[in-house]
Amino acid sequence: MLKAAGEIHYRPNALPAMLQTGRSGLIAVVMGGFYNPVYAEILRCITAALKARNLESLLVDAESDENLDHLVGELSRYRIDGAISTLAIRSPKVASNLERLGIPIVAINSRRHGKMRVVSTSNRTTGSTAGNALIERGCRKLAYLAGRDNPSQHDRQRSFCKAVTTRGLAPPEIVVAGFTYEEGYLAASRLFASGARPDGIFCVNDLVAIGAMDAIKLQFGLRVPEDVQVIGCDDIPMAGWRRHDLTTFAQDMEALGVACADLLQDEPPAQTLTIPSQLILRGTTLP
Amino acid sequence: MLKAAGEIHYRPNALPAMLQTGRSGLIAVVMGGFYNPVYAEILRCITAALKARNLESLLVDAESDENLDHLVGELSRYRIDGAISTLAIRSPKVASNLERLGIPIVAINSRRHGKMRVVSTSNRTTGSTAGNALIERGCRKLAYLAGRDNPSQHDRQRSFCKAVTTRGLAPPEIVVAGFTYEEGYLAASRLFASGARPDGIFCVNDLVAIGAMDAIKLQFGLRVPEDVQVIGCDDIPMAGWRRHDLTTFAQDMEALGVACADLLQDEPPAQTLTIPSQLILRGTTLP
DNA sequence: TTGAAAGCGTTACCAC
DNA sequence: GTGGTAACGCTTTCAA
Repeated sequence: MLKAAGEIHYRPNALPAMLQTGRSGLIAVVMGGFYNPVYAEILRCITAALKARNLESLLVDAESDENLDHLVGELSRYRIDGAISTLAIRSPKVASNLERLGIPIVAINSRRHGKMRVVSTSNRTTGSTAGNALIERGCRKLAYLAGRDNPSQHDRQRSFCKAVTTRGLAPPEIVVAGFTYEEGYLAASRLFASGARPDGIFCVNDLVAIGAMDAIKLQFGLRVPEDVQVIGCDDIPMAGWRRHDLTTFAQDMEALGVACADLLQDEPPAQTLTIPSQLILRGTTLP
Repeated sequence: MLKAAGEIHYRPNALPAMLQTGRSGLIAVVMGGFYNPVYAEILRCITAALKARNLESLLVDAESDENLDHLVGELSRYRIDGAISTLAIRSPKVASNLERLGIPIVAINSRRHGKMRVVSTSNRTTGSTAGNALIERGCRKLAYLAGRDNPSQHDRQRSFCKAVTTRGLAPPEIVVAGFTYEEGYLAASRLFASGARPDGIFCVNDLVAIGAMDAIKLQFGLRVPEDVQVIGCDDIPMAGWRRHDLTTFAQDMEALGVACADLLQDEPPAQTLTIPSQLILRGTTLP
């Protein structure tokens, strides 16, 4: 009988159960930055971790965290059991509106607000590791190509700068780039056109790093890593492409997905989980 | 009153309505190939087109179309109103199981099965345009780096070969690569290591093309486009990176997303929509 | 035009 | 245990 039902593709209707129990098994997954391959991987891993728990992903595309409360609020008509945001929540107002929905909220690389849970990549360690790695390889004039308005990029920047000054070097030159290839290219153009000659650059992510390297090599004729060493962050597939061969930081995205799902279902004890990052040495730094 | 409700983030419960009407407003969106940035863009556009129609995307990650019927069948307990697959449906059995769910199914670049609706990128035009573009630029010995088991790649291959032989040249050398950078690299390695010296290569997608170029330049020391001209397909952001500067075919993904949504809601008249592709000339082909 | 009641398909409870 | 019934919160219908 049930076997026959399986054959005929009959599935019991989940709606009455949802109505009755108030639990839907639906999770809103907020995707920011479709432009960055690292987010595709994050999305894949979150979806996989949710599916492993029998939860389904309701995809939300958000340009910024600004109206996240509205976007997720709309979905509350489906009685979603929670939300996971790949976008950091910056606005306390958005955070409190989300909290008012009465469902668990997990945000990646966000500052904590109220009861919000946070999964964070180890940004401070990453920044200082990058600084030390460049200094150990002989860099003396450092630069940082920064993102915009993002707490996790800010943590990386601060710890990078601190590692550099702690070792007695001048503070890194900071150039605000953004998060895209094009912005990385333009930022490096500005940096080198200004007459600065850093010998080591840490970039907010791989896209910016690759953009910066294209400017450095193609526009200024400098060699990487002989003249300038470059480190990125994320270890997107393109970082491993032979043409780029970018030294960068990898995170275990599957662990990140699982951490998000864990945090969504767990009770208060741990409200923050940190995913370690690992320096992947490639050809844009000296051996 | 309603205003106050808005402030307090109350949303009417959609479940009873779903229960009553049998319509949920939920669409299963099947994502294959998270590895390829073109799919991220497709996913974004599909989600946007659905949202514009007040439909929500239930994300399904599928490695292949093999068990698509099961994955989507599971979701039928949510009484989804339809499904859109970025994965081509190859198996007639899977197709008929999906059809049995009684909801509209749209597949991208798939062969038609039963009542399934299909959105297709203009693969045949793309193949012949690529062939003609290479020949017009002086190529005489052509090659095609192929994908695997995919109807749309097969269409491109056939029309490319036909365009080449029609103009009196020898049939292109076919090398089965796959769909990734690494497979493109290895395929080009095999091709040139075998002693073949094509002067024009059309690749199943941009990832394969970029991988192939890395092998061509770094492993064999050949120049692109002087020694070998290369054309890819998809116009992913990396194709526009200065280091790659890849000539390729662009599709209007927003139109593709809208076409999927249209086909999902429309009645029989048109069961196939085609999205035109446009040749983007860059530096891997001669002027 | 407005209001009341039936019904959607499960879960969950409470008698038996 | 087991079986019957209320309840979930809307839409829809039918009556007033």
